[in-house]
Amino acid sequence: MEIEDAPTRLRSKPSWLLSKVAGRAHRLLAGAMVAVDGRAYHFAILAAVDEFGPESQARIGHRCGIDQSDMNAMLNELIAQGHVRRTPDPSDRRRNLISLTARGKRRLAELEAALSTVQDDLLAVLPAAERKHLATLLTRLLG
Amino acid sequence: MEIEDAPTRLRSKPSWLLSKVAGRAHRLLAGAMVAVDGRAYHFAILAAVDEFGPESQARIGHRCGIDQSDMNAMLNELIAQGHVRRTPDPSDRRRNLISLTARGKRRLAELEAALSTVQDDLLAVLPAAERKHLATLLTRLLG
DNA sequence: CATATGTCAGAGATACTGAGATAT
DNA sequence: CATATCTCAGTAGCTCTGACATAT
Repeated sequence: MEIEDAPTRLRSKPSWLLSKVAGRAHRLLAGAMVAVDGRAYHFAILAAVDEFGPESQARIGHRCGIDQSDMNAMLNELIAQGHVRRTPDPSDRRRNLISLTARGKRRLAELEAALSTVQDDLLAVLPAAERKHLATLLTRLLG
Repeated sequence: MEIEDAPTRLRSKPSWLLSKVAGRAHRLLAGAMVAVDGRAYHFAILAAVDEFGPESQARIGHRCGIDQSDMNAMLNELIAQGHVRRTPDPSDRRRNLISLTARGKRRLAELEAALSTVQDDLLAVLPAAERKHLATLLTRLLG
């Protein structure tokens, strides 16, 4: 798909530009994650647990924008890989506390390296100042 | 999901920001399209046929970034609704020429109105100059 | 023979819905 | 009783793959 061949009315819709750029990001991401047998969701969860310490599944899901149903499945995978632990919260027995293992800490670094390469590939055509501006604009749209 | 609650490492990844903003755009878009019983793909196809005149399915698909397999399904819908016609191309009998009906022209205007509202909702927090800059940055990433 | 087009069936990953069990 | 958490099963829309027939 060459963008200059697209109809003007389509090219001028930010929602269309966003979905196409996000699609490219997704393909780069998927390729990088397959290469390390991981998932973008794994990185998000590990990053949250590393930064904020043990929290409930629901809290981590809210932080990362991951549905509770999917959180459960992702955690099953991360636990099977020995990257996090699931332990009952003594202060509220509805909850599980998710905590990072030493192995999970190393896994986080590994996934982050792969993710950083993806960002560079995705933004290759933009100088640093423009990359920052793009991040600022997108962040404001999420605020 | 409150972005300020997300882990720093996640918040700082443009690919993550893109997927979240694109997700919001997608939800707004899906809602708007359901309201008029349409699809984003329908708009793309109608816009292409309106701007460039009758072309083959493959050509329209390349223009809009729509897979041929999906093009076929979308055209079946648009034809059932009387918005486009599918006629054999006399100069190359592998091809179908897709052309817009009078009804399709009106449908295009209807879908465009719905889409324009979505853009405004999506970008509400940004002043006009920033919206333009965002579109420029995204377009360069697709170039 | 190699390539392009259109058609069809189906896979795969993502996001979401609904229901049930348990606990607050 | 109302709400929150976790788990599980299943749905929906989108993207893509593979196969086939037909035409260039």
